[in-house]
Amino acid sequence: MKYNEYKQLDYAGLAEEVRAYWKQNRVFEKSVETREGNPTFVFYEGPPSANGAPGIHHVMARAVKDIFCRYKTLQGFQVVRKGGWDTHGLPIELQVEKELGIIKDDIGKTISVEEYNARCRETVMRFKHQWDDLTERMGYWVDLNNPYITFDNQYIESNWALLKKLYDKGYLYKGYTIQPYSPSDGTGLSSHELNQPGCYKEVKDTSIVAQFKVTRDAQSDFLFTRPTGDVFILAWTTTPWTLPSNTALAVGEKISYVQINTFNPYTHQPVSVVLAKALVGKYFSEKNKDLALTDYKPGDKAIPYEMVQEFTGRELVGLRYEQLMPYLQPFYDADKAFQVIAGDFVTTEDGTGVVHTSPTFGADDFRVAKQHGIPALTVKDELGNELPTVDKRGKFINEIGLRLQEGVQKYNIKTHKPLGPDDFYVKNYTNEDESHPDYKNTDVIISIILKEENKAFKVEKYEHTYPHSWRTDKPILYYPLDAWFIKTTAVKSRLIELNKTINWKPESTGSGRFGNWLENLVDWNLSRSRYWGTPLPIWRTEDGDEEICIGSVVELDREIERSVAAGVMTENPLRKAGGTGATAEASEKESLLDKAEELLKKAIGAEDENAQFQMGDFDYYSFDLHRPYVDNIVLVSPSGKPMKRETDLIDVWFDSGAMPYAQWHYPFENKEIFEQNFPADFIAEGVDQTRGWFFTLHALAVMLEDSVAFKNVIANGLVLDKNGNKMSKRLGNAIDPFETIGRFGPDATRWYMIVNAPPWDNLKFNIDGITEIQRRFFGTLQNTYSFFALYANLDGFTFQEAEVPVAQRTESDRWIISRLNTLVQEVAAFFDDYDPTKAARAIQDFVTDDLSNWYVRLNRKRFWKGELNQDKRAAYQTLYTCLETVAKLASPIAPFYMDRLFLDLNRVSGRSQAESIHLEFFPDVQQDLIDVDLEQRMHLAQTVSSLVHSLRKKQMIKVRQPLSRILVPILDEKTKNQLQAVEDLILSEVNVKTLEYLEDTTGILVKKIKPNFKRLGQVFGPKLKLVTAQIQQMGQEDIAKMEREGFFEIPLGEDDTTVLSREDVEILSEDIPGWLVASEGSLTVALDITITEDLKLEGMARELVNRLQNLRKDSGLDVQDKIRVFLQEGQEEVAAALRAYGAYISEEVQAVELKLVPEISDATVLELDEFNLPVHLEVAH
RNA sequence: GGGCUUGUAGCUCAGGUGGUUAGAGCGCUACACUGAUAAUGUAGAGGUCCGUGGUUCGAGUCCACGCAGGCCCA
Repeated sequence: MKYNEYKQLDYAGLAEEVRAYWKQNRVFEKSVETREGNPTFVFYEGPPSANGAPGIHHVMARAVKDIFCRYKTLQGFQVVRKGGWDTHGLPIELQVEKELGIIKDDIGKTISVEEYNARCRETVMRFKHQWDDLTERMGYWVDLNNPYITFDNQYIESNWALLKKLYDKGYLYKGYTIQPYSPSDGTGLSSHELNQPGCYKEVKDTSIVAQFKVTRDAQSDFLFTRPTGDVFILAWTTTPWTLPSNTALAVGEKISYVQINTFNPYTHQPVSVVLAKALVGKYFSEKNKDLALTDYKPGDKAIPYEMVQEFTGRELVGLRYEQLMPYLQPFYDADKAFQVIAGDFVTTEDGTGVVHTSPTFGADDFRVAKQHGIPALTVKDELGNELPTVDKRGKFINEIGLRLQEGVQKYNIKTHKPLGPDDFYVKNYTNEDESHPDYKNTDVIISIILKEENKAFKVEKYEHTYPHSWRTDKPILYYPLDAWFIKTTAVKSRLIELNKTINWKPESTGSGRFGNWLENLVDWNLSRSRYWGTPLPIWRTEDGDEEICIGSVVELDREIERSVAAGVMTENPLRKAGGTGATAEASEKESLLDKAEELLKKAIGAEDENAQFQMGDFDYYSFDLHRPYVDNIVLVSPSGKPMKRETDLIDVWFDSGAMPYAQWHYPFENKEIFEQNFPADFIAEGVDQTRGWFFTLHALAVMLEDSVAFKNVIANGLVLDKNGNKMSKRLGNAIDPFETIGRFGPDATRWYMIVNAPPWDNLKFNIDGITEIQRRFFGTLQNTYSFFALYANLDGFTFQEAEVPVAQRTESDRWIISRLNTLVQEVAAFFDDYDPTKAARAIQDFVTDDLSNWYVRLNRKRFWKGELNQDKRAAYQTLYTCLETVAKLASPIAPFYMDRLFLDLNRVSGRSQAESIHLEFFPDVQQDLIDVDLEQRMHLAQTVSSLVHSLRKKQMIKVRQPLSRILVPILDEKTKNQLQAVEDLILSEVNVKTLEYLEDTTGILVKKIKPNFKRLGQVFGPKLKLVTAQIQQMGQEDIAKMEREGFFEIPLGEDDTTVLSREDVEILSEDIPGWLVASEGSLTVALDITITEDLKLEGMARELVNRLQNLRKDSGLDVQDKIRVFLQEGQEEVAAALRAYGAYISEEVQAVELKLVPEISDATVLELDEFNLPVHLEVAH
């Protein structure tokens, strides 16, 4: 049996062949099966969405996942990899809407929800085959045959079970969140709708800088040192209608603020105001700076001011102030209201650097208020529901309207019509005639009242862009809308605590991005008002007094039965074939009628009359838990009232965060499997998932299991184009993964992506980089293999014999084996640390530098010369072991190529029973074979050789010309011993006869002395410069004295001295007078370049060998062919060389005859340096 | 605006705990070598280590403030 030899390797074709081999031999399946019973390594696949084509970045992300799963398999772990699909969500809905040319509003009107969802279901898997294809082509091993699918009824049922568990724990509640809302059409708007062209309009609104009166207490006392009048904090708003519901003021902690004494421009009363220092110029004119406060008379145009003090926002945090418009009081947490808090969104771009906060009408406001426990200003309706101060039509509630009406009367405000308490719309939603001379909108009325009451510091028109409804063109409001939340804040500290146990790669994503997110956690808003998603399983009575959270299909069935019995529903759709929208597969399935019959029998047979439907009794394909079917189900409350489902869908991130449970239809089935596969040992996704999947996995695991969901995580970066720009189809810089893999094969593509940058850095993807990897790494490795295969085949080396004991192998064999074991150790450590890049780099450096460029180069002759003796066998065995081990180490990253390499080797040797490298085991480190000294001295040999090469180069003496000796000055005994051990290697590598050591007793070495800065710096500190100068002044004699005596005294300053010890300096030899020297670090090499007559002849012999070898090759001779050689007489040099080295030449070129002849027919002319030589060469038979 | 992250040769990247002459590969130039040859060796050119301050005897490395790119969030 022969080792496969390849003329030219087609990497992409090779991968396809290996892929077919894997498929045929079920290698992936076996890689899991053969590990049955072993410890498991749990991996979770973050589900991709198949509604778009996969991109090159998916190759990157999936390569990372694949590498560690394969690595752990090699280590003997069983790694079950269940694939999955993310199938719900807005992107799919938007895509369908785009394709159908409809908008969300049309759903339920021009298209039924049923049709719409059917369309989504169909769209979502549109690119599945492309994904599957890429998965296989790139060699990502994941179980595609039994994936979890998030729209599956069983998956949804699992979600429901989890939701119910959260509900029962009190973690699921209905609250509100601030969203864009259009009173003119009575509906919320999505951010997508808000981004429609024309929605943002340029409008002029009334803006107010309001004065919030500071309450004097211990903390605020520093503001009352010398104020004139009351102390106020100035806060700016462009929505004065939100002022009655103000409950806090936000400042920036790091922003500088000032206190200024001045006069209110409307009431002319003395006031002392606080605002951001950077914005003083906006309200106070520089030219009034010098006016005296005492000179001010009410009505003066120029208002004097005086800066009292400056401080940071941090000092304001916690201050209390009086409610600006005390019309209503918060009915909970009232003691927390009306204080200054820190807000990270506060800027000094405009306004006063203080932001008026109204938790019911601003998203930021809502968030910071929540974080600081500030209450919102709301009222309770007759049912006890919390309502904001503005109703859903955009009008102030009666309580506020009455007070505004009072204000209008009290301050004699002229309006275009008499205003009742029900007339205060916050925007013009009633189409009032704005051109009426006395028309005043609510904002204006509020500003007049505030001016009168000495609460407004500045009122002006402000032009800005403001969003409007795309239907009615009326302004929208940011308004609290109902939503269901998961109370993640309840477990915040536990989330943070457990996060600290997760190994994040990179660490900063875990502690920084993710950690900060947890620190600023708000409750998880689950609600989505869409159609294609997991429905929220909560049914409620209209008054909200009674509700039920459904946790399973069985439970739903039971409740429907109750509802049917109560006459609320007429039939149970779950028990009717096709009742709730049977999917296509359903018709092919067993009819539920049969099922029902069976159940009936069961029920009759059962003793328990109340025998219930049980899990497993349902045909999950005969109904559909999606909208609209689930909305048609009306349940009945304990008190007999109908309960309708809350129409919300849940956030799709819940779907994916639930995958550890729902992928197994847990808790309904597979309890054991779930328990064995939770939590994950490892997951990997893009860093953009930090607040997505990483968070939802973590949150659900902590809330449901009080555990992490994953122990190790790689958050990988983006794949950018070669210029560092984001790839996009629009820009045309997107890379097609199929094309790339088709051209370069998956191995080089994967290797490039991994070796080039750590996964968590962004990758600048450059096709040229793959070419380079292919040439440099795969090409070199393949060359090495080819070299091995060529000679192993000639010699019939099959590695059947016993291994030559390592101790009996050559220095270079033992060296490469030592390096190999060091490599195994390093690679394992890097993989264990989830750092594939360092692993790949280590392997690559080993292959190109150590194995190919040093070991093989140095040992070529051993492979092609002579019989298959023990030395040759040792060489083959060594190289074989290196190749096989490298294949194993690299197989997680380049799975196809390495398997082929392994199989090509193993096919002949049969050393392994495994059908594939991926069924093999990761090599053990053989510590006893690692010889650090040996590695060091080989490094020394490489350095010396390099120095000699460089000297030859300078003298233009070719390597083929032998030289007589190298001289190395020896400064310490160890170096000498090290060098002696590798002497032969060096001499043959650089073609020199002897290596001599120059012990420094003669004094002919010129030495150099350098301070040991690290040591001296610690001792002398600031005086180091003096010491350095003194050391540099030391002459050859001083250095010799120091070496002799071990210390040296130097002057230090005026009349101080210090004694330097041998360790304080570094002494190296720099030059040998009269020799050609080169040095690197502390190593110096001198070369004797005298070419004697004999050396010259030997050089000539080598020249002849070289030319004849070339001729053999050019003539197309086989390596083992014997030849006869005839040379033209006439060159004395040639004749002399032949006399002296004829035997050597004959052996090298495998000549059975080599002689000079007077006449040559059929001659080829060899070109030598100084003459041409006609020769004739023929094969000897 | 906030959080995180990156910035070192034309390109891609290394540069524990500070130590004085900042490296590798590719690319470029020149030369050499040639039973691995679409390989290899040697040498050369190529650097305000993003900027500005600071700490220190000494900063690519530590600190502060910026600038530019990226991601996420507002």
